[in-house]
Amino acid sequence: MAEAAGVSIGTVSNVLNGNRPVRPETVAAVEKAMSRLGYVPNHAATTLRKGRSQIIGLVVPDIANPYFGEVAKGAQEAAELHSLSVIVASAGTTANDARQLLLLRSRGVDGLLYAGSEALGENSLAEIARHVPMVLSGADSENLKVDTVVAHDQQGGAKVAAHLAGLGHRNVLVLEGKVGSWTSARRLHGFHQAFDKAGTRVETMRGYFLVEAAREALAADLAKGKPWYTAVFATNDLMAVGAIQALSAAGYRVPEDISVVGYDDVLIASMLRPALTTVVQPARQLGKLGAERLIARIKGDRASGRVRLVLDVDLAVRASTAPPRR
Amino acid sequence: MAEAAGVSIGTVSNVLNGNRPVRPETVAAVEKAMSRLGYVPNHAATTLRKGRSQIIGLVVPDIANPYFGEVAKGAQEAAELHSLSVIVASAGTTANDARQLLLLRSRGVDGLLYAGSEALGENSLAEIARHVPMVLSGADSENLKVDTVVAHDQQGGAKVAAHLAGLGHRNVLVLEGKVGSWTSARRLHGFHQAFDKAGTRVETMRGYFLVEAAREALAADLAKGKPWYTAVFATNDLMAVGAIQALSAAGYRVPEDISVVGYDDVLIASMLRPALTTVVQPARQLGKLGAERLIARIKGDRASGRVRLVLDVDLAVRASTAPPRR
DNA sequence: CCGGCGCATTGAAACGTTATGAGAGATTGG
DNA sequence: CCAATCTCTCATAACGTTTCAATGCGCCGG
Repeated sequence: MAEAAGVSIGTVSNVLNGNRPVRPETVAAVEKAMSRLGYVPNHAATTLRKGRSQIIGLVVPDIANPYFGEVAKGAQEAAELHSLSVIVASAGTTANDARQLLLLRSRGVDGLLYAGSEALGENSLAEIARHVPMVLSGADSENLKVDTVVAHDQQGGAKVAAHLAGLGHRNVLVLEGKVGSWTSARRLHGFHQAFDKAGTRVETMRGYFLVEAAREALAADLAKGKPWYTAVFATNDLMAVGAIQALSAAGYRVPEDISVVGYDDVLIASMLRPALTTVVQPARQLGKLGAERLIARIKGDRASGRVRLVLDVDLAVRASTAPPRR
Repeated sequence: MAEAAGVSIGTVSNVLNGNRPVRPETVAAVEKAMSRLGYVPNHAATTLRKGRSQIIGLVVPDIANPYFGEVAKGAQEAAELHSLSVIVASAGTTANDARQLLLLRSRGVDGLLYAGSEALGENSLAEIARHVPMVLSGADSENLKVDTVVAHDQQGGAKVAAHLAGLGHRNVLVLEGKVGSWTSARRLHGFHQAFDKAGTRVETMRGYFLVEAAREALAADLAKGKPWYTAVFATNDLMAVGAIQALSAAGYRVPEDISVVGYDDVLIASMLRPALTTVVQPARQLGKLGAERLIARIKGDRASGRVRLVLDVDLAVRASTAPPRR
């Protein structure tokens, strides 16, 4: 290509990168040749030479899940500002997470953003983090010495508690998602801390994290007789949907008879009738801030110790909650 | 790294690629050294040398949109089978599409999968397709000489028509999405072809493609008096949601009084009460088959002419449709 | 008129891999 | 026992950039 413009390849490089001054006429000649030939620099060669690929890898459990779509979008927004590209790897299964991370590493990414499950062995993560900058987005780890961006799950639980208590509820049924998930454990911990006091009653049903299972579990419970609770708190929106369906089917009105609160604020939450009161997960922010942290590390911030960013969450109060019946 | 194993770098290459036979003991030694050092091959160097990056680029308008999340997932599934990675570029705006495509090209992708808007100028696409294999997924183009994988929109419209006609409906209100979109035009064309006959009445309201706008437009219409139609066909699910909300608010029951049909089968469709009858878009298949076509092209299928794959769509009959009131 | 200086450009080395011709032993057939 | 063959390994040239020392050239001050 260089020859087409009548200059040396080094000069072309200077035109492209501006590392050395180039005479305006020369610049013009080079640019003309470039556009004439439809030339684009070979990224692989640049990467090889510079040792940086300008690509960051993002590992998510499932890119088809809207939540992770948001995370990916946030990460991309941040990356774009620094002219980086994002390779998204959708793991599928947890076991696959490690493989995907490794694959990305061999692809020569400059850094890794991990938004996967907390269940992945910390050893594998640590091993990889030794070789390439890594940041956790949405996941969390006590032991891993890695920057982390997470939502304030406890706060979310606490806000739900405050809202329900403020409306006058004292008896709440909790539907807990995936058992063993630290995330939902933190949410519940926050809830209990803020809600439990003399004269209140809270009980938890565990293990239901999709619409159908939650619907059937609650329906079974309702079949036993008049419920003791005036509100249901589901640790994710899908379970809340199931709960509303079960309650309606059993003849209870939401929110007049029983209030329902969800968690996540997935797209559907605001479209339901009644629109769902729920905690807004800052998914896009999680991705964006995670990527920014990662980029800071890549750009050589070895100074600061482990950074742990905790994002505040908000409660979107909609139509599915109301004061309890007297 | 090679030295650590006591062999030449060429031998390491042979161990990795199996291009030449290597003595078992040598293989063992190399592998031992590799794992001891945590060595991974430098992808950039491989790409530079081989001239193939093992990466395909996917351009979508918005990765946070669940539909495109599905497309991305399908593409990844296909890519993984051939040990390719996918870089997902989320354009944001149509104007950005071309820029993203260019960016990906300079990243040295082996091929491009374009799932973007049909509105992007065909010239820019053609220009890029001249340099790197490209396939259209979900988009379509009459003039562009490029492989294409699309859903059979006409068929979808026709299936809706057949379903409603079969139930006995003869008067249908259509809510048309984004005006000027070829996609919704094809859907409507299919609908009319199959539905229109003596004694039927179909009218179209245009320009509403989100929940709120559809809800308000329909509410305004209902306020005028008893509706002349017994069914509403929305060319996407979000408008269908809005329609159901407007109908309920106005005191009409779905489906007893008025039936509603959507299009797309987004996640929410099955969670609504009543669950929405809608056309299932094979989003994941679109991504998967598009990627497969692209990979075939990359692997050197220059033989066949332009391939155009049209995927059948299905109607998911749920609870939002019923025979009209007599 | 000449030495020195600054500017624009060049040439060559290096990045880590793959492909390939050639070499070193070991094995076989005559 | 030697030549031919086979098996494995090595050394080296690319791939397309960036980097940097070196070069050429015009211009200034002395």
